[in-house]
Amino acid sequence: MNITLDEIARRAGVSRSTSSRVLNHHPHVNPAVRERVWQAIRETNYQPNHTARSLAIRRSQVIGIIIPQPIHTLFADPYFPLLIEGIAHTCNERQFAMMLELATSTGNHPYLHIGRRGFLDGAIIASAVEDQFLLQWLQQETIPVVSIGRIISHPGIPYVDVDNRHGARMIVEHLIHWGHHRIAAITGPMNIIAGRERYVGYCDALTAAGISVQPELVIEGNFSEESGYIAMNMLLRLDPRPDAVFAASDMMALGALKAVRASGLEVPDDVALAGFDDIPLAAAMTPALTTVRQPIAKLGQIAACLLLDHLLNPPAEPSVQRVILPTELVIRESCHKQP
Amino acid sequence: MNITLDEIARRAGVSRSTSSRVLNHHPHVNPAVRERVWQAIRETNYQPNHTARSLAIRRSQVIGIIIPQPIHTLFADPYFPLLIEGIAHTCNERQFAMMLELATSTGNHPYLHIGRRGFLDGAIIASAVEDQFLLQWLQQETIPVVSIGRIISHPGIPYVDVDNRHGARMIVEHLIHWGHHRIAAITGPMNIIAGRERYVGYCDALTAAGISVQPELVIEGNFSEESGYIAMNMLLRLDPRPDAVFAASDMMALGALKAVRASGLEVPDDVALAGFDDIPLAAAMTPALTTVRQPIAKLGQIAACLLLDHLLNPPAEPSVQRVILPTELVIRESCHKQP
DNA sequence: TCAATGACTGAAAGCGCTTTCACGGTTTTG
DNA sequence: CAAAACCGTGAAAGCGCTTTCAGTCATTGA
Repeated sequence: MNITLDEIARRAGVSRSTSSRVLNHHPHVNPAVRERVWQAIRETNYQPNHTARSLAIRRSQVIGIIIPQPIHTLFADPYFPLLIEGIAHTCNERQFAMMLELATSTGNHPYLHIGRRGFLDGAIIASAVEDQFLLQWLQQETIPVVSIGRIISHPGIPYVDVDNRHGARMIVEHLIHWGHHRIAAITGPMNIIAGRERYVGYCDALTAAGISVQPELVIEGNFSEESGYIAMNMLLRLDPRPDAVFAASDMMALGALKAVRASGLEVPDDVALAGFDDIPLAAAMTPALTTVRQPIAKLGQIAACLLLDHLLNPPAEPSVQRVILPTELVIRESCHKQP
Repeated sequence: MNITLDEIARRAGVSRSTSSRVLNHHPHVNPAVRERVWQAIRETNYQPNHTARSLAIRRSQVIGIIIPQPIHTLFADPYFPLLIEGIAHTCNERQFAMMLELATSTGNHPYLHIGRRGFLDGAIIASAVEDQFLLQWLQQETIPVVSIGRIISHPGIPYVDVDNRHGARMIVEHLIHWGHHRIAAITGPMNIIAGRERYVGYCDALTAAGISVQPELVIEGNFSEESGYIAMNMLLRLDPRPDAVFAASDMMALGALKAVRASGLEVPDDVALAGFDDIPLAAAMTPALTTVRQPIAKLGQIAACLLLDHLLNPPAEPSVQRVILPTELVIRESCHKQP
């Protein structure tokens, strides 16, 4: 049916071994022979069977991208497209392919596939939360793995992450710079590391400015718009009211903005508002949201580099690579009165 | 190194054939033997080698998702996450895995991978535009393919699409219903089918209402915010001004909104504004955008069903499946003065 | 001039699985 | 009670490729 290497060999009048050598650019093949084989390959439009090759060389040239939670629902932004674009960039360069392992709402979880040996050479985990399945799988899996974001419980896993802490600190300092004192925080979930780190950055900034962190000004959200709305309502009931709010995600900032409006106040005149993530929506809001941008595509790109480097030449002595990427303050209109 | 089926067979004291039969739930295996084999499998935590299996059965149980253009950049919305979630839903159900084939800005294009025979059982194309590579690849590829959105030049390819035309018609009728007469359109690119269809739906609505389509009220954009801004500025210069604008994408509607604001006018008081897509931003805008929602996840889900059905039992006589999914009008605040 | 080296090639042994075939032993059927 | 059907099993032949090994020539060095 499909044309095989044997057929190529037959047509070129050589053995299969030689054809294989030509295909893989081995040296020590007679140029004339080489040309005959290429000729046959072109004539027949032959494509090597990747599966057979994988079996023989015991590598698949495929890595997995594991997205355990349906977080695409959580972040209503192009986080994953960008991340994957970054990973793809590196993969394309090195002739690797990407397998997508996605948990869906059916409860089916992706580690099932991964287990099938020989399928994946390595994997990138893009999980925000350390759920039970993830940990369990990490425990027993044998392929190299790198994670987007640190996995607390497994310090041995290489990761690349964004400097959430410093990003949060920067934006809160920006708030302080504009004269705000009573600065509240709507944090992310504390079981997500990004949530915790951004909170810590908030504390850093306050402490550095000699402002004490007041528990009643800190409310835990879950990154969603709704949780931002609810948290902001609680904050508005405080007396005195906070004069600025740092929301640990742009979606929560949006919810907060709506709550402010609903109570007849305005941003930034009555309360300043800062977000985190720089989703497209942030620029589109009125007022445009001051926020922190993360280099998402770069995150993916570097994670893939780490993984592929490891696969292509496994290090002699084991060493855990860690990369922290800087974040960037994006100043728009929501933190201070316009001149 | 890794444990193989032979090892299982040895441990269970049977032949490899029998172990294979147990693994694949064949009937006609002595229950006692069956149990011994499972026992060995559990003990050793054996995982069959997927590559070897694929080679033997000549199927990989993997489908490709082909995203030729870097359109994730174009649509700043969670279109692909949702689409892929839908596809994943179906794939998980039927034990298939998804390979992601993404073109990146490097110019590397994804069809390279696909060609490697035996790698993919089938593919879903999620391409908005019919570029040269796509067509060329379709020409020579032999695996079953289904497309998200119709491919004009290849009527033989099964597809699932959203009823762009009817969606556009509905929303323009909504505009008419609220008393608007001079209704402009900012269309998508005419070389993209969704762009054309939405334009046709706009014409349908006008014609049905006895309003003639006026060329100066129709401006071609490219779905981006910027193009919406530019188009709206042109529209505002018209005399008399249109009293309503249908933008063929929410991003263009956003651009249009900014243009309206910039010229000191307001939506919907001075001009009504309607979008298309219902990206998260649409609900977050002020005023919240009236738009058309497409069942994106469902789109992916059904595309995958079509493909997998075809793979699992190939139809005797060839027939091209076509599915058109309905769109939904989402009425918010941008088309009429609030009561 | 002869041994040693090196270039080129094919046979054959895998990679880890599935599946056909054949065979002995049990049941069923006419 | 013989023939037919069926069950349960292992040997062996693939699936389409890579790679080792050994062998043939043609070169080179001493």
